[in-house]
Amino acid sequence: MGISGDDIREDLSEQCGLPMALAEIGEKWSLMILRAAFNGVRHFEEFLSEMGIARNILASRLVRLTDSGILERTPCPDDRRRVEYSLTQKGRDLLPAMVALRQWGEKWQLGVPSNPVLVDARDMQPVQGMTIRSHDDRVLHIEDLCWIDASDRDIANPASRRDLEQHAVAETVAREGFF
Amino acid sequence: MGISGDDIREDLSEQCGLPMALAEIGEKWSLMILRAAFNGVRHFEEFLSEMGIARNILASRLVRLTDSGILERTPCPDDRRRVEYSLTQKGRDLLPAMVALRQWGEKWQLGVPSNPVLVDARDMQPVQGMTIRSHDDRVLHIEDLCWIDASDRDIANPASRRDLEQHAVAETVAREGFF
DNA sequence: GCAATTAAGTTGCAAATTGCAATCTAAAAA
DNA sequence: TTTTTAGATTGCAATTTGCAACTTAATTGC
Repeated sequence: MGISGDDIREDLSEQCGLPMALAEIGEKWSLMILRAAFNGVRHFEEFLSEMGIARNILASRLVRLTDSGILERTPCPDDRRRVEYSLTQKGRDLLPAMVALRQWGEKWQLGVPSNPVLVDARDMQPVQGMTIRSHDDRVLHIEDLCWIDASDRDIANPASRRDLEQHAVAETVAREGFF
Repeated sequence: MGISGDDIREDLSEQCGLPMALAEIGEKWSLMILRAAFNGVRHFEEFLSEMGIARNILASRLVRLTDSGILERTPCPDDRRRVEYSLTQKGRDLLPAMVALRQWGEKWQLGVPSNPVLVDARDMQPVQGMTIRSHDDRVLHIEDLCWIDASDRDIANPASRRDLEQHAVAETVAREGFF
């Protein structure tokens, strides 16, 4: 009647940020709406004309995105018909993921850099390709990575560095997996 | 009868890697399948039991992902019933985007780091949060960024640094947008 | 003040996508 | 030679998406 062992295991396996993220922004149009929001689009009719989305779908997505705190809905004080949708910090925090996706699309589908080009405002040079970095700032490639269990880290944490390494290596051998 | 001016404008506005990327991996389950592939899942029945996906949907997604060169389909030589699906370089290249999404989910939904933890194999320390970097490796935040038109860059490129900056600043003022 | 317009939705219904259960084919195991 | 396994395909139900018309409230033009 309650939660079975399998259910708990299922829940734990979903203790990963990726499925969580997809649950909030994985529907059709959600990321395109956020892209428009990053582009300074703020109003319903403006989203509607900039992208090829249907009215009812846009309305439902805007509700979902504001409900999950990614967009903020503010009625305009000067014109009370209008509503302003703007990115919250949670929404703005999606920029690295969106830039990484865009760069992937540029590299593998477009073949050339997208237009406009994302540049550093200080010197107008294009930003780097998104990379995974170590704590001491080295660029890590897929073969430099491995995954260890959080509880193993917790156990090993106050212990000596040798212990930690032994532990982690054993764990690494055990799972070739990732997320 | 041919392509109208509006069609061309439409096409140019879609000259962005993000819509392109979403066209290939934006459907429901696609990123979850790739996550499983990163986890070492290779076979049909294995995908089926690891995730809660329906057989026909899995079959159709595997076709789409192999057609777009993200997965590779190899019949096993030893057991000719079995088929191995593995990530191509194009597929492995999605890792930064997926890690960025996962970190966003950890920060804003989960509240704690996901398990297992992604670490540098050299010292077993967790990787950094994904950031956007300048060409000279500074971490850039949203307010440090701007977008300039590729053709403007091309024109300004062989010219002096002062020209480039003037040009770019003018462009920046013109558009507050991003992608 | 009153008709026309605008902004942001809502509603009804058609089309496409997803999900489930049963079936199919070829190959391997018992 | 029956049974099992792996990778699908098929038919049908449920959900999601898309389109067009309608609604409501506020603003503008006259």
